[in-house]
Amino acid sequence: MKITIANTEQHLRDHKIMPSVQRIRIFDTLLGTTEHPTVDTIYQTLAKEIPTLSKTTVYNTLKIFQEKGLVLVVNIEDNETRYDADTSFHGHFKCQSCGSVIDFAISEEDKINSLNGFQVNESHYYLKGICKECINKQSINN
Amino acid sequence: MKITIANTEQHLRDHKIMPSVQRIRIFDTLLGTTEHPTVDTIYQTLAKEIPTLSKTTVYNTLKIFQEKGLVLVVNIEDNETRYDADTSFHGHFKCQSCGSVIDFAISEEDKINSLNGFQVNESHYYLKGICKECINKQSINN
DNA sequence: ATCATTGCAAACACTTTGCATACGC
DNA sequence: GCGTATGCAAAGTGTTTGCAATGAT
Repeated sequence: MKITIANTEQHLRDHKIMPSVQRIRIFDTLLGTTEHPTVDTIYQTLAKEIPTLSKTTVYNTLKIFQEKGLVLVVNIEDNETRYDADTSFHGHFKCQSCGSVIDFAISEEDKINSLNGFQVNESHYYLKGICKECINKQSINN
Repeated sequence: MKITIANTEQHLRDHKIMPSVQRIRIFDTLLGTTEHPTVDTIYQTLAKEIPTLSKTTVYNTLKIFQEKGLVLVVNIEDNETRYDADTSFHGHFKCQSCGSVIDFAISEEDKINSLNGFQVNESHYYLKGICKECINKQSINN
């Protein structure tokens, strides 16, 4: 889902993060997409407008965002770490055909908040399968 | 949860996997533990009894098991790929203090099987927090 | 004899670290 | 001017690949 933040600079300040150009643009890139990009995707996207950008900075910045709770890590696949600026409770669906990762809504009632004496801090729901578009493509090809 | 398989050799044959010593022992190692080991943990465990064992073989074998549906990959953390011989529907809890990964039961009704036209093949539920043991330890220290 | 499995070594990809430079207040 | 952020290069880690040796039928 696409999230709206009125003022990224202020938003970063509110979370005690110095709003450098790199950090603002990295956060805005995450806000402006629904595809849960990887470090490399973010880097490739921004390298065009910030030619001096280093991948290290993208790594550092996302780590800070994560620590301050501005972004969530999406661990749906073992060989790709994706990031999501939508920190509200929702699920992720990965299409095994086209590879895209799509958000889906989960009602707050279905969220597991307690577990026999354990303290639950994060809940992640991941589904894998074939998305609607790929199902349609398959039926055309057959 | 600990799973019981009467005869690993036959079990592998049933899934069209040649039951080599390495494969049998790797599968039995997964069956004999509840800690969702990584490739390295499995390798370290078995290297004692099979000194010639190669990590490549552990990788290859787990990939085959995964493809044939004998094991599930647990992607709860971005920097560690864990494996689970229990392929039944259940959730995983990772303790952010001691690092252990613990199974928990989810009722079959809570499983998401359909999603507006998408074909769902796998459901993964991951929680993170502090386990009971670590909560107790903390209260002793304070 | 043939085909599959194993395991070493090298290659690879992703991520982190060390450190000098540049920037912001 | 001082403290932080950046970005290059190097190191580190986990995983895959190529290939020769070994093992099973």
